[in-house]
Amino acid sequence: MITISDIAKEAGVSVGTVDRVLHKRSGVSQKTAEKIKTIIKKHNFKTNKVASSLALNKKIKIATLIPSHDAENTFWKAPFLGTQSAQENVEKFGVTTEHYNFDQFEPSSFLSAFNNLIKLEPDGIIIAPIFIQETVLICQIIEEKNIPYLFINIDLKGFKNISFIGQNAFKGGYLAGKLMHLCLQNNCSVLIIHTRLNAENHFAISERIHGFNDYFLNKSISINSTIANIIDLKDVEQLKEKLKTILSNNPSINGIYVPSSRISTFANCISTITNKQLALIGFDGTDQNIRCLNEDKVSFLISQKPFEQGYKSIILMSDYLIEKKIPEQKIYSPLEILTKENIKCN
Amino acid sequence: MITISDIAKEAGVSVGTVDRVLHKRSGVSQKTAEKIKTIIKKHNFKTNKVASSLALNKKIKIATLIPSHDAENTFWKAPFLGTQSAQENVEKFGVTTEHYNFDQFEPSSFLSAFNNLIKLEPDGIIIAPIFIQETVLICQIIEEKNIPYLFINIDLKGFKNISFIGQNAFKGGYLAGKLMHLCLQNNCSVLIIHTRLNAENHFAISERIHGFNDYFLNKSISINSTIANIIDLKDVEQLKEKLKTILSNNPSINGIYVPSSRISTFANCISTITNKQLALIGFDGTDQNIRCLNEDKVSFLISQKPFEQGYKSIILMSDYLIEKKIPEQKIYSPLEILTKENIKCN
DNA sequence: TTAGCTTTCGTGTTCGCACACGAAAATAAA
DNA sequence: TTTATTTTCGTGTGCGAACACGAAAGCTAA
Repeated sequence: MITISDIAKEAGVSVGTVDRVLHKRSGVSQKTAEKIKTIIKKHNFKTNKVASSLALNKKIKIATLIPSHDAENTFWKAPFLGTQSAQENVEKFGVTTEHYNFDQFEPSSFLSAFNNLIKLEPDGIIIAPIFIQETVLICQIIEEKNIPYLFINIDLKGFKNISFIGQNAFKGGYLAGKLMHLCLQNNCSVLIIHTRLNAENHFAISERIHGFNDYFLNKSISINSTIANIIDLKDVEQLKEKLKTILSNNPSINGIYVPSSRISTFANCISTITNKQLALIGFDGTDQNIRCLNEDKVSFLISQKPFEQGYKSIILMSDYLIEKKIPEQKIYSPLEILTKENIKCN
Repeated sequence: MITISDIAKEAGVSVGTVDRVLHKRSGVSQKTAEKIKTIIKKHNFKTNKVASSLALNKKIKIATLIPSHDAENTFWKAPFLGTQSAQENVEKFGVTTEHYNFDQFEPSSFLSAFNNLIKLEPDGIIIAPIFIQETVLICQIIEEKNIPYLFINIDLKGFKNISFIGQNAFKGGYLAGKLMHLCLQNNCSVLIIHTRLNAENHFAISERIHGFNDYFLNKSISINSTIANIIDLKDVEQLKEKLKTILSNNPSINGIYVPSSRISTFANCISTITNKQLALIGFDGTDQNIRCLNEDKVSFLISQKPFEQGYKSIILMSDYLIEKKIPEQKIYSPLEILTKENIKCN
């Protein structure tokens, strides 16, 4: 492997001069700079990252601002684990991460977590922008401080985030449509349950409904759909009553589509109130959802590889901070189809 | 971040002594060794990988022995690209890779590629053990030389490979059964096409057929299956004739299952000889297969993330060689379901 | 021609670790 | 006690790159 001093020797200069050219610093005459550049190109020389990061000896701090997870809301566990795993890979290069969590139903917790975060003076921030207005506020502060930030999982428009990592919600819905069609063939009567847990998540969820309907429109397949808005998911008994009413009022329903990550909540209710074989399709491979797949309560889940989202976010940010590598504007996670027969391997 | 010299200072010794303890080298009295060990534990000290790899400055050579790919046989392209991508990540640590390819239908090319490979004196080898007998031969030589090796994609038993990376063929077949059932509902009449390209690949393919049948057995679903052995895939016209004959002799057939990566070959024939809507299910997301998905000639593909297989094989091997990290015996790739609606995102 | 200034470049030190070499201390043999 | 031998440990150098510092060369103006 060729080194800086090899280049220097060949150019008849010292390592310092080569170094100046490599870092585009001033103090090198045009002539020698050109000479060195051609030699670098000729050998396709690249600086040794290991030595470089050792010499720089710089500490980079990346902060994450994502929702906390608990027994009930498990979705954000996987992205968190992903960031941790990535952390282990980049700590060699002097990158440390700090995690700031907030309650995904409480905008004020988002702000207070951010206030703690910003005290750390991080070099880069990874944000799950659950709340639009609050995100506007904090991004103003972040931009003033010239700190790069990227969005994970939720794709808010009109921001100067260096990248977005997450799923294409419309396509996810479209795929859900296909799977539902496959399950029910040409006799689709679907209940779509809109769990508007917080208003800002609305965009992704309505995109998933859009995509779902678009599939049937596109294929000219007739579908009978009923939309239910259910906000309170905590009171199980009440939930059962609601579902029972809906199902008895609409006896033709043979499929349920939940365009959020909470299908398990409904699946567990359904199994106690009817014996009818319903096709249930939802999103995200949370532990509860996977359990429902295993128990045949849910037919398909569409997952977005949340672990990888967390992992990539750290890698992208540290590449950006260390090597100034500009990431792609949007990085879409795959639409992973989960069903009982393939979950154990995924 | 705490360093060796911090530890040394606290223990009242020199860095050399700490270094000896870290590397379990002799020449340290029991007493001081214990003292140093407790201090290391107390601070949860770990050596800085970057500095370490810089100081070691050792060159590790990993060789791969996998089939070549061409316009017709594209499966092995993805694992190859995976190894290349991984190479970029580990070259910082002085790891270089060399690729040796062979003709997957020609055992002798496997041996001659190996003969070239072994001259390199690699520190680790990644093998796609397509040919059993020849693999026995070369692994004897490799083991004599005490070089670690791992198998990719094909899980041969009775070897001392440090790991296997690939798919669980039986489960893949089982999943294919479910998908076929989903497509055809309770009226399954399936043509299973056995493309015995080489005898040794037989195991994985028969496992896939096993798994497929097992699904229907397990669910007590009746299925009418016809098995065809087709060896020559080059003569398209002849192929069409064969298929035409089979289909007209078995007019009930409404699905075709190809437990190899060559479903596109059949899909392209089928579309020219019948207008009947058939459900085609196969394996592996090669370019040709993906094209068939896009053109609605194939319903589902089950992929095994071949890129990741290649990627992981290099990472595992270099972790093993650098850090002596013992990998898991078997690393199963996920059973990825590909269909028209999710390929663009995957 | 020389002092003063700018441009251009080389040297030396640092990052944290690995390891060779040799010195000091401890022990054994005389 | 002295010498020989082993055990135990400290020092110095190098890995490749980054950068501060200062030296040499080139230039301008008196």
